[in-house]
Amino acid sequence: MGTAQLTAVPEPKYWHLRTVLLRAIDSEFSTGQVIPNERELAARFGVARATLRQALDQLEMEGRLVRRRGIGTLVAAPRVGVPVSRREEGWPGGSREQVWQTVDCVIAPATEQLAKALGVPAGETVYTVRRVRVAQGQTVATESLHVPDSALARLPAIRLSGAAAEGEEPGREEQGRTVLRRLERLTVDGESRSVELGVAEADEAQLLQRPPGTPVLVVTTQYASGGRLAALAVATYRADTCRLTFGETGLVEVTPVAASARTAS
Amino acid sequence: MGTAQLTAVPEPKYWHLRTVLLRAIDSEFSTGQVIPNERELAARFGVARATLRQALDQLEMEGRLVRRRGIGTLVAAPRVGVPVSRREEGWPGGSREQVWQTVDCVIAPATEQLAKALGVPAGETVYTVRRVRVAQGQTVATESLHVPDSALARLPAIRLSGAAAEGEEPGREEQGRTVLRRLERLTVDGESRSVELGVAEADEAQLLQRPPGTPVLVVTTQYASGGRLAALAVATYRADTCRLTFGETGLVEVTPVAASARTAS
DNA sequence: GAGTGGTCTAGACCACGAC
DNA sequence: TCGTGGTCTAGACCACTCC
Repeated sequence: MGTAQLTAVPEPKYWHLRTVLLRAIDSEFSTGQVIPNERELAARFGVARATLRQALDQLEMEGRLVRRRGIGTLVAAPRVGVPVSRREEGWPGGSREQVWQTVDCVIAPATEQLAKALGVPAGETVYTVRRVRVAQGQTVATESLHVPDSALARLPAIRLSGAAAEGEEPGREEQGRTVLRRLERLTVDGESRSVELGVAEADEAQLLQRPPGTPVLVVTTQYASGGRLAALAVATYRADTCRLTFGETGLVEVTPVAASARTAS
Repeated sequence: MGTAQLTAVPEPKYWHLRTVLLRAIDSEFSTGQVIPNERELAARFGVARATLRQALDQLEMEGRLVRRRGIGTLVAAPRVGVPVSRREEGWPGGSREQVWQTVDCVIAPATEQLAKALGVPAGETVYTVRRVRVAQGQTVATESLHVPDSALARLPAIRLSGAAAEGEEPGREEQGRTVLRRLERLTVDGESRSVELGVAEADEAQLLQRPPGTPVLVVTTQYASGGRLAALAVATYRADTCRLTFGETGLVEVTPVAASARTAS
């Protein structure tokens, strides 16, 4: 990473800096390596630290850098591909591996907003199961799975096991698993999905081990059963480390594209 | 929007400001309305302008605010849902409406990176068609569709029309349309797709009418034909205004969820 | 020319991790 | 205790839009 002087260009300094830094980390650094600290880089390029940080912000958003307080700035590993399309990935009981882990469950009347999204009357009881998704030893997503009572009511009750069967007070995590077990019996005949950019709220940020305001990919999934909306899942994926993949079952899975393929065009 | 004083809280000022501003624009402002300017807001909340701007940055990334130089900061319209899943949306000739408009076409040997992504030998001729997607009168995406010569070679040649047939030099836009017409004849039997966060490079930014560094959703689609990769499309969607939707054909399309549904949980 | 957001500066202090 | 990134300040000037 040389001591490049910034030539007078019409583009902003921070953008030019980003380009220079990007070229440097591509050619002179490898995954996990720490790059020089912000004060040093700012001095080296002859800019204020705030300007340098603007460039680092971009590269961090692109998933090329990871900044750790007290440690330094590291070259990030390539984003991990996370399958979100196939039904088994999101629906309880479908996946062999344990990709989703139940964290919590709250039972509460639906707020006006939530009721509208679920297509049920406001105030109806809604089970909200909170789950986290772990990939390669790291939490990559959190999810709130909202299930209106009326959807569960169409299912036969199941036997409770363990502590709950013995009349003890079930934990919230245990309650969540019970709801999920009941959902396993529900046949899903359709799912509609959308993806948009958002920022992590306080609770999500904590679960994702990131500061509040971190960019996330918000995946909203509507599960339909018998022509009705049976459940609504809102999942937030870490945008810095995740690449969401939407495969079609039974099709050829071609080789993954390098993250930087688009700069090659 | 009152003159709220910031209480001493463990969370950063800019994050608290975001929450206060979000509540204000939800309750006191409507779409398209201008909110007070940055210097006034900073004074009103007793913070530096840079701190206030951090909060506005968040809200802009969430698609809640739009900032226009020389004009002011406006409350943004809700994000538009953009279908990206169905085959007809991306593949040439499939869609009745003209959602994609050809802009340019370059014919060049594949760079090492691009060749690797396409699964062809480096240096093979690759047609790259540049298109833009227009929704509701606004450019919401740009795309580079890369087609290796070997994929086109498996198709019968088609008659050229208009200027090209008369031996004149075809424009690059015309070349692009010719490639697209040939692609219409190719039967696609599979597509694999991924979505990740990126930033708009200079050329993309210009087409999207946004400054460089703007967050975009990068949709990479691999089209397979006869078990081979026939084309690679890299599309960048404006993250501020777009919500990508992935519908499954033949399924119930349930009501869209409000953009702020996740804050209701 | 007046007003807006966009960029940039040169500092300061804090929170966190390693030693 | 030291070095790191995270936050915040109080200014400055520029680019753009509108009148």
